[in-house]
Amino acid sequence: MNYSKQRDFILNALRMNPIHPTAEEIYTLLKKDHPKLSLATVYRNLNQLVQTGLVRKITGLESSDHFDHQLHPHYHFLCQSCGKIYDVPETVAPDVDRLVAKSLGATVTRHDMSFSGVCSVCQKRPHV
Amino acid sequence: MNYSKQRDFILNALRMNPIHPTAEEIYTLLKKDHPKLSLATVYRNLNQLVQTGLVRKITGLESSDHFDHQLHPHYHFLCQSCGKIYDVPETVAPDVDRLVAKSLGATVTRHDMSFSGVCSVCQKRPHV
DNA sequence: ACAAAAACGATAAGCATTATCAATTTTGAG
DNA sequence: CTCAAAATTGATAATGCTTATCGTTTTTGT
Repeated sequence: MNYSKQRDFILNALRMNPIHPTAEEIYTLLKKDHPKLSLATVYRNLNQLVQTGLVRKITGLESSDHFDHQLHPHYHFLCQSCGKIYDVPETVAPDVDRLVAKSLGATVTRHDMSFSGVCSVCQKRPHV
Repeated sequence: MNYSKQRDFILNALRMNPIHPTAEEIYTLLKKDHPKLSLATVYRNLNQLVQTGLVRKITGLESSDHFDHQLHPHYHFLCQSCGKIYDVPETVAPDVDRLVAKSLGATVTRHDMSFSGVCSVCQKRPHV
């Protein structure tokens, strides 16, 4: 894998932004300073970063995938009111893989979990 | 909601088949006996059945959604070797919603979880 | 400095799903 | 039973997100 300016921008954008953006959001964000950037390049590089383990892909929250530069295992919560995505500590479901393995007699290599509801901020203001 | 022959076929197909089929699979299955059936009708009716609570949609396992006639809460495990989908009891992650609610101060209305790995059957035979 | 390999931008294609719409089916009141 | 309103259908176009293609540009190592 060679160096690329664009991949640098993208990884930096992810690290600067705590919002778990989509490919499209990163594209729009970077387009300001780099008008020639292509959406395909964003997707391409995000996939490469995921493959090399520098970035995590968040699937199943919405129709679009989101991306996360935080690598330690954790889950996500989508607020249905404001659309913000919050981090959820992995400790909420300890040992799930082992329990499923035991229950099915299978080898469990992966699990995904995501939550949704109304976040604490949105709960305090009646309707948004 | 009016009665419809097609919706009946579809719900029956789901109840007869324990394989958690996709819309496409239901379509192919029913096409034999009902050659005029349209894929759009399958999608339309599955969505209606999900909305009325007679069927559950399984998202996040694969690129296509799967459908399940079992209504009680449970999770799913996808075998990466044979593609089969197994049911996982909900007891593997007790209280997650409450724990997340506590952790974030949010109201949690929904969570999804899915597993993948190699099932017990596939583990016994070297390579498939 | 330069050729091979990698990455780019622009855009077409792919895949799953939803929307559109004229024709058919279902329903319920008369 | 009849008939018009409402719902549903089949066929297909459109959508949304993502990946593939391809000629051009950038990066890399000798």
